[in-house]
Parts: sequence; structure tokens; C-alpha cells
Amino acid sequence: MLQLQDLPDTKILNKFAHRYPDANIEHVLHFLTLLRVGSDLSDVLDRFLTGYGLLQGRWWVLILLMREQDLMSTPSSLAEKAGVSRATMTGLIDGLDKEGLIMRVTDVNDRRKLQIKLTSTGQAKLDEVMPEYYRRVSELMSVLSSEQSESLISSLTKLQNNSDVFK
Amino acid sequence: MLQLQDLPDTKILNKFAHRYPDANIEHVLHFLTLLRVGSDLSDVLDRFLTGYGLLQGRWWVLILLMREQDLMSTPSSLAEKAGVSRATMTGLIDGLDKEGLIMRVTDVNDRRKLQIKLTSTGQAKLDEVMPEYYRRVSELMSVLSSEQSESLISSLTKLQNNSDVFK
DNA sequence: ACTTATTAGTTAGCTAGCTAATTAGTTTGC
DNA sequence: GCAAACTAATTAGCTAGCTAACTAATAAGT
Repeated sequence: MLQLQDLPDTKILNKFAHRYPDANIEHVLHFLTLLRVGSDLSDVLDRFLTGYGLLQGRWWVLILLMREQDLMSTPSSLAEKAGVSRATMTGLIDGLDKEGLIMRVTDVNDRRKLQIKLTSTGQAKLDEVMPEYYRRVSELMSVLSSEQSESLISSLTKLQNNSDVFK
Repeated sequence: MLQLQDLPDTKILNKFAHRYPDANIEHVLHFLTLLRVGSDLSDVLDRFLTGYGLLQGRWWVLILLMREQDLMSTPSSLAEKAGVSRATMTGLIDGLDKEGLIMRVTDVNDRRKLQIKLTSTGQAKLDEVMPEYYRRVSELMSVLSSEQSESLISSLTKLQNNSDVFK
């Protein structure tokens, strides 16, 4: 996602407000701030994961596999849980496969299916990343009091539930 | 950005908490919620823009150009303001050029430089999109009271300022 | 003035997302 | 029991981001 570095100043907002009189400047600034903080945090997470040779997409796949009792799942199921298309999941699995973090196992009962299994290398990678990830998330979030956090989540949820105004 | 559809449930969190005892479950859930709402809203905006043949990257470029007095700027300056690499900006400009929404004009004083100019077609495209965009942003944000908005922005700013814990 | 450093833009090759089309295997319905 | 419908995964080709390397032009230093 693109992050607009240069949020508009008053002069610019006035130019736009003149041409587009229905604009609610406050609302727009708040909206842009939310998009930007989300994208900044996502970038920061990506940079953190890059230090371990991972990126968000591949990392989520490893986590989803670790959630499973037998450390296995199918590409379709992973795609659905991760919220990406099956085509994208094929690509993520390709990358993880090349690095030996997962393996493809063909399903004996239904030969259309694959089982994707977390390898011990993959588990070791998670064991390396996760403690540090949790430590940093805690440190990040601890600038908010629990009241502030609750209020933040409540506002975010309201916005998310209202997001179909854009459809 | 990938959006994890399947936020972890208690059973899963316990499995992870057992293996990684330092995890602060609350903090992680809040962090993931923030990432996900940001990415959802970004997607919703993309889908809206797709209806006009645009996407966020290209749309921001048009807006940045419209901000300029003479509707012109250089690729480097646009890249910096948009927060993308110059290579990415080259790609965005290629796309906009093909559709006639901007034009490349070589600088007579410094022949390394280009000026990118919003065409009248580009301005017309913005005039088509912006009023509806502003209307929908207002509608989206109006679910929050002004106190809630202020609190949201304040919390987001705190998190953003604290995001270097990840570096 | 001429070498060196800097700046501007592009290109190449990578990741990661998408849709649409394809291939292969399984189910269903008559 | 075979054709049609469906499901699973992949492939192809697109957008949009990145870094690194390259070309060309200008600026700076001696």
C-alpha cells in the first residue's frame, strides 16, 4: 500500500475545498491518517521479518500451519484463512518450499489435494522469530493505556463495520 | 498487504502462549486488528477507485499534481511526496501516460529532468472521482463522534511515534 | 579544464497481490 | 456408467511495491 508522506496543508485543502465544496476536511485528514499509520506499521513489520528472511505473506502461512494440530493444511484452506486468492497462495508456498520451510505432500484420498506441512526447519524459523515479535508488539502497544486500547479497537471496529459505504 | 481473516481464538492463543510464554495476547490481538482494519479500508478504497479505472498509486499521483500551482512536478518530487521509490514512480507515470491522464515534458534547463503535467483528461478524471470520494469518506467517518475521532487519531499517532521499537 | 561526485530517470529482476483460464481429479444426476 | 458440474491447484499476465545497477547530464574540486 502506498503511504502518502505529504498530508495536505491548509492552503492545499482550501484549493480542493473550493473545487470540491462537499469535502469534509477533518474527516479526510482522519481517514488518511488511519490509512497511513496502518501502512507504516505494516512496513515496519515487514522490515522486521526481512531480518529473518521472511515477509508477511510467507510468515502468516507458517503461523497458520503451526496452528494446526498436525502442522498440516491444504492450499485452499490456507488461502481462505489468510484472505488471499489460491493463486497467491501457490506463489507463497512455492517460496516457502524452495527454502525448505514447508513441504508439499500429495493427498492419497483425493489426488487433487495437497497437504502442506510445516517442516522442522519451518518450526525452527518460527521459534526464532516469534519471541522477538511478541516482545516488540508488547513494547509497541504499551504506549497506550488499556482504556485507550479499548477505545481504539472499538473505533476501528465501528469503521470496519461501516466500510460498505464505499461499495 | 495480506489480511489475516482468521484472527486466533483462545485455544490457538494458548498453544502459542505455551510455546512462547512472553506473548501478551491482548497486545497481539489489538495490533492485528489495527493492521487488518487499515488493510481492509485500503482495499475498499482500491475497489472504489477501480470503478473509475484507477488504483491508489496512480490516483495519488493525480492528486499530487493537482496540488501544484501549475499542475506540474518532477518524478523525483512526486516519488518523495508519495513515499515510493523513484523506480515505482516511473511505473506509475508510465501507466498514467498510456491513459493520457498526464504528460511527460522534458525540462529545457536541466535535461536530466522531466516535468510531469496533469492533462485536462486527468483533471476531468479527478473531477469525476473526488466529489464521490469525499462523500463516502464523510459517510464512513461519521460513525465516530468528534471525541472518538480525536481519541483515535491521538492513539494512532502515539503508536506511529513508537513504531521504531520494531527497528 | 578535466576528473570525480552527484542527481534524474529508467531498466532489470525480485516479492506479493489480483483475475481469468487451464489441467486434473471427483461427484452428481439422469 | 457416462456427461456435466464442481473442486483443487497451477499458470499466465496484470498492477504495484522494492533494491541495485545503469545511462545521461550537471555540479564541484583541484
